[in-house]
Amino acid sequence: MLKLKKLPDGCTGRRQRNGCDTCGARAFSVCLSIDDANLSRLNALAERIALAPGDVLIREGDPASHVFNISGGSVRVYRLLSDGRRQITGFLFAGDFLGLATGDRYAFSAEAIESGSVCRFRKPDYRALILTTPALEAILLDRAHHELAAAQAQMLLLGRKTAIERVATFLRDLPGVDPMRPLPAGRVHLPMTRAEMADYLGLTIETVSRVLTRLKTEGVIRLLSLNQLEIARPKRLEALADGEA
Amino acid sequence: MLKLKKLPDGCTGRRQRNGCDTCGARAFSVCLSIDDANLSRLNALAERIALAPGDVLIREGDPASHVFNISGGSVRVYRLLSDGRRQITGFLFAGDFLGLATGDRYAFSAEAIESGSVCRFRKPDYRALILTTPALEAILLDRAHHELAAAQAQMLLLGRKTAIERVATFLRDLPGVDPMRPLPAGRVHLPMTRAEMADYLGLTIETVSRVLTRLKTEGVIRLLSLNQLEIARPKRLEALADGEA
DNA sequence: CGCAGCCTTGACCATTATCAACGCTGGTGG
DNA sequence: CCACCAGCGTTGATAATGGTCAAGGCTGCG
Repeated sequence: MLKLKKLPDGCTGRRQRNGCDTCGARAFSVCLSIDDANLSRLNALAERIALAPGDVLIREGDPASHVFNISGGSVRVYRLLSDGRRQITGFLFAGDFLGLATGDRYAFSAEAIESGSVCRFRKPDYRALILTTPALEAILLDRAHHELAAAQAQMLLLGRKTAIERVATFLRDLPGVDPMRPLPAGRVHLPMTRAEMADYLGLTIETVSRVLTRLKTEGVIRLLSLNQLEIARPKRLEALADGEA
Repeated sequence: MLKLKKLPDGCTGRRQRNGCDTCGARAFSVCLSIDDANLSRLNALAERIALAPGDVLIREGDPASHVFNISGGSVRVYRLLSDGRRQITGFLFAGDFLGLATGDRYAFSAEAIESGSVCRFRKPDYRALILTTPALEAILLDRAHHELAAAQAQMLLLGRKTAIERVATFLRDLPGVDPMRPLPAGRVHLPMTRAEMADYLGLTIETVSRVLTRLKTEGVIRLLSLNQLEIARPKRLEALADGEA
């Protein structure tokens, strides 16, 4: 089943706090109704694929043959330099699209972090569909613009924020990005490893680890386990994220 | 007159090498023909505005009342932290759009670098237009995806490249971004100051200056004036940009 | 129980930022 | 016409943030 999240105005793409009604998540970001006929036509073309951790969805440089929509789980999207340095450009969750750009080669790689599943469409099917479904195109345009805003926010982080500010921003923005995993307020789930956080934030593993320890020591967060933490002082975290401390 | 550049497949947005036929620039990135009726309807709604250096087009947080299309000159787009740290997220040139994101507030600021001009549309006019012009929507979606790819490349630069690699990448990608300013091959025009280069590359003015001096000393570039330089060893620049040296 | 993989912590180092001085250049006014 | 000034750029000395290298600890799985 294809899922479409409608982004609230002023939100920065995959950063929205809430999920999708029919995805089993919470209010305010509701499934957008393209009409049922089109939706079922769309789903008829979809190939459902289960994902195990580490599964490759897209490899940079491969022919751009498919478009994906994440149904569940989490995915890392990244670019590499020739010597292996990696920049993770985003984490994707249920409802997110992947591989929409034109161009005959993918410009990035994408791999599953957790087990989950995706809908896959062949590019020609996708193109045909979009030509006959202006509503879908409008949704995608809207989403693309929100992703662009999120990308700009990430550039600000990478270009101008300190290590603490980066980690604080990350922890502040992470709650609620996964509509499939509703958590109690202040609770954050980290499906990714420290290495992935580091490659997303433009830091090293060691720096991420040190900053988390420091945030814990200062009572801003509580580490419940490696992949689960609690925000003890949200105001303080917010201030740190915006460089106001 | 509104200008629309068609992006070549596989190109990363505003990085394309060539301009627009009717913009007075070179081949391969040609003006896309949405039909004449729509184009003139579009132009009828446009307000033409002349720009002087430093003129503010958009201020972060202001109501998002307009959409812009650059006719000529260059524009810097940036985000600020509360203490004044600035990240320039992009430079825009003739043909580029500005302010397309939905949301009732702008999430970034934009100012003219050089004198030039823009077409300005009121948001409701733009929305109405797009509803009745699927071709335009398709173009914008395509452009948005290319900008997204460019944004990912910039994240790789900001998160993982060294100072030299950043400057080399910048100099490699800059030729040809301005369709209104065709230059001899290997010649690069820098409309922006060192401070703007620094804020785009996530560096300081001093580091940019030092790196340029070093590239000059090593014979990779020649500085013709503060705003004009020549790439003496393009292969070497390319290698530096991709971190292969 | 033991091992592998991930995480944390510590000591040290390097890249780049910061602070400061000086130089160039273009515009203005004496 | 020349001198001065403001703004921008360069260069140098020093400092600090975050990276690198290394050792040890935890945890979950076989």
